[in-house]
Amino acid sequence: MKLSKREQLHDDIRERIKDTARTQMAAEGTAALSLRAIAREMDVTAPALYRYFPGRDDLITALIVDAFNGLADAMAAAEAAQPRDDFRGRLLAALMAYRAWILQNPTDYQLIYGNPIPGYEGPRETTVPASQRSFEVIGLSLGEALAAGQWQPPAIYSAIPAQVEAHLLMILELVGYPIPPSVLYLVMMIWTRIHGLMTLEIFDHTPPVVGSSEHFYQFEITKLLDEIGLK
Amino acid sequence: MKLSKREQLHDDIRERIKDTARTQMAAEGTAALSLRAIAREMDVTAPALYRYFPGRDDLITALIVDAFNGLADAMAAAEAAQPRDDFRGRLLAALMAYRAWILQNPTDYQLIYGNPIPGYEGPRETTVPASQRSFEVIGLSLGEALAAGQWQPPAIYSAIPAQVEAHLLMILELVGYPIPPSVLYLVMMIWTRIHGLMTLEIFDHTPPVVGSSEHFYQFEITKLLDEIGLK
DNA sequence: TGTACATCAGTGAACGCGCGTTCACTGATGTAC
DNA sequence: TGTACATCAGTGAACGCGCGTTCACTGATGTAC
Repeated sequence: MKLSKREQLHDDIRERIKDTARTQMAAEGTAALSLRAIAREMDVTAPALYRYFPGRDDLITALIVDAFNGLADAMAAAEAAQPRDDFRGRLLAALMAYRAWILQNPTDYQLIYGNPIPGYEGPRETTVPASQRSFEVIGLSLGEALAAGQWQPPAIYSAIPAQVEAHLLMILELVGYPIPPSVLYLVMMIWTRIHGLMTLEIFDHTPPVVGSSEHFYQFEITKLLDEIGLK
Repeated sequence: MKLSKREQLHDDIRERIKDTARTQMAAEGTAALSLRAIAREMDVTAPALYRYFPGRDDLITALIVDAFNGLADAMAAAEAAQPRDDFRGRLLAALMAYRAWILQNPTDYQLIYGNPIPGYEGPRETTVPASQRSFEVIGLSLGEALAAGQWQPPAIYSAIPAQVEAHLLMILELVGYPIPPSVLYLVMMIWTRIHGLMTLEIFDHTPPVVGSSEHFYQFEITKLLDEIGLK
């Protein structure tokens, strides 16, 4: 479907507004996002922005969805660029892309995984599906490795706590992913690992101690892949 | 040193102000903290608060210092309650206390490790020392285990990346802790693990999937202690 | 190809709101004699 | 033990500021003939 000149321009300006919002959040913090400040920066009056977003909360929602998708796209693209039968390489690429994207877009990361913005209540049905895509990349490539008989979760993950296993099974049934609970468990575990590493990195808690956060991350990821038993 | 009745009362009200601030942050988010709202809640006019804090930023600083100390105290107390020669038990107790404190004080945790509050710039010389106390609990008990000949870091931690090792050594020299770089590395690694687990838990990202966050955390911590080689 | 008009991007004034902070003040209270 | 006074907690008005959002409007521009 083709956009008219006017629609095209409209979309472009929507993008410019979001970019300005991101710049502003990067400078002042996610909670300081303000329509008036964006308008000021764009040399336009504040009411003009209402041509593009119904209100402040809709702008925030758009930024959140963009952020989830940006992160997922980056991970998916990196994973897809690896040879299909190199399962360790595929997961490694995804996890490296995760770090790279966060370093390039720290504000977006704070927006989706940091403290909520006061007064903002997002529409769950819009944001939740976008948020899950990143983990599908990890879960599905592990699932393929398993299906290909190239890999198995280490024995200990067959001994996860009963309550947890039961809940994972329920979720898997609900969502319909063709993976066993042990693999979903691993996905959640991987998530907590990389999330901890990156949150402490972007808020500058670990870098002053470890010096090279890149080497720190790589070393931790390597150990993680070994631990999981990916060859 | 004894406090006069007036000084005593002054201190009590300072505490009440901080408690009200914590309640407010819990309800509206850390970034929504406001002197006027606190005053309103306390049935007092806003200027009255200036008898107790020179300004909004000083109140925030006080809350931050309290939070760091609260977390460190909780961990230290739990660790100290274990038999001195049960090194695994000591570390386990500290890590369990870490989770328990965060669940009891999620707002304080967001305040010290989450997104910074727009417009607030804290005095590093006040907050940094308080922030390090939690990790001394971990680092020093591992150090004692090592000194007692009861434990050694697994071999792989002698093979950490050269840049990281060099930096850790520099920090150790600077601060004067009697532990090798491999142990400091483990402290940082443990931190990223528990931080990732707890951040995703309090923001409700993992609980909907794993069901019982308590069992999830315990299982992960058990694996961690095994991995570190603590018996 | 030229023109008339409907569309819609952007303006400027205004609304009601909350914020941190200052200032001169009042009046209760703990303390020193 | 009783009293006089200095101290200081808290008030109320005011400051200048920024916010999101609404409304009636103007004037440029893309589109349909």
